[in-house]
Amino acid sequence: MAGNSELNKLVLEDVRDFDTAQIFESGQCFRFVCEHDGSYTGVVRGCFANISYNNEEDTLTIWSNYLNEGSDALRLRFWREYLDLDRDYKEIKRTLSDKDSVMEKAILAAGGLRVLNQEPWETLVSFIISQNSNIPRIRGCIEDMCERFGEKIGRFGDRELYSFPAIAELADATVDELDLCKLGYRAQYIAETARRINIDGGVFLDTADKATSERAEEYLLSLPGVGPKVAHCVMLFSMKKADIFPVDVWVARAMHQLYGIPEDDHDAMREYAQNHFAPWSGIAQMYLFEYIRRSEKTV
DNA sequence: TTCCAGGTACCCC
DNA sequence: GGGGTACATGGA
Repeated sequence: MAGNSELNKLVLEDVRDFDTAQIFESGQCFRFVCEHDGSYTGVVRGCFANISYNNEEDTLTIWSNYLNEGSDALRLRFWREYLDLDRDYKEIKRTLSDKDSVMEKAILAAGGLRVLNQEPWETLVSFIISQNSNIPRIRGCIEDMCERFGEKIGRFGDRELYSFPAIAELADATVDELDLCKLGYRAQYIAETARRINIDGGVFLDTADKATSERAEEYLLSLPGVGPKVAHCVMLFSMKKADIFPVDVWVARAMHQLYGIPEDDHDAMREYAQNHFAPWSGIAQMYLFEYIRRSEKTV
């Protein structure tokens, strides 16, 4: 993207197994949008960035604002962490490809996927919104919510960028105010969950990557509007639980059609996958999700 | 018009 | 504890 003197530029070398479109359109995050040049712009922990990948030179270029003050070394660490660059996907893909031919094909189709390390609070609210909805509408609701309840943090091109609302902002909002974002029946889930989490300021959420999966799951399931699917997505996408296998309608379709597991038996699907693809079943789930969606689009 | 979308809560047996 | 059903909204 064109240089902007207020922005900081980082260039990361030797980045492989990386595809911006696959990563940001995978449905794991909802706030990155594609620019005309194929780069992606979004907001992470109150910091906005434009990210582009050059697959001939294996370089990643990140233009970001200065909200997270600090040295280039700190910014580097911040983005490497978020983009999961310190995980060896080549090795993971090799391991998973050896499991069966379905997974091998899925990885060939979507080998540039990575699990982002997102902020738990944002991920939780996003996936409560996601239930019984579709990705374009989820994006719209979240963007609307950020404009109404977040803070304006800058501008990139002709795009105004807003932070994701703080816990207290949503905890203080009424259901009617939240419903302005067209959340439908999910508005009261968000309101109640926000109030519940605001009690400890989100301390548990932010330390859940250190907690066991059992403890994290138990906590998440205690929140209104959070069932197994939402809990598992939050664990995988924001709590470093790479072995968790969320089952949604798409993954269920894949597990039924490609692995022959009964259509409605989500528990059996999860159990099979978490054994068969261990310890990377969560990452396997992302390949499958992308693979089945893509195959149905091109039919 | 009807169906479906990264499901969950609630009621009933 | 398993099995149905309502729930808001918008796009196909």
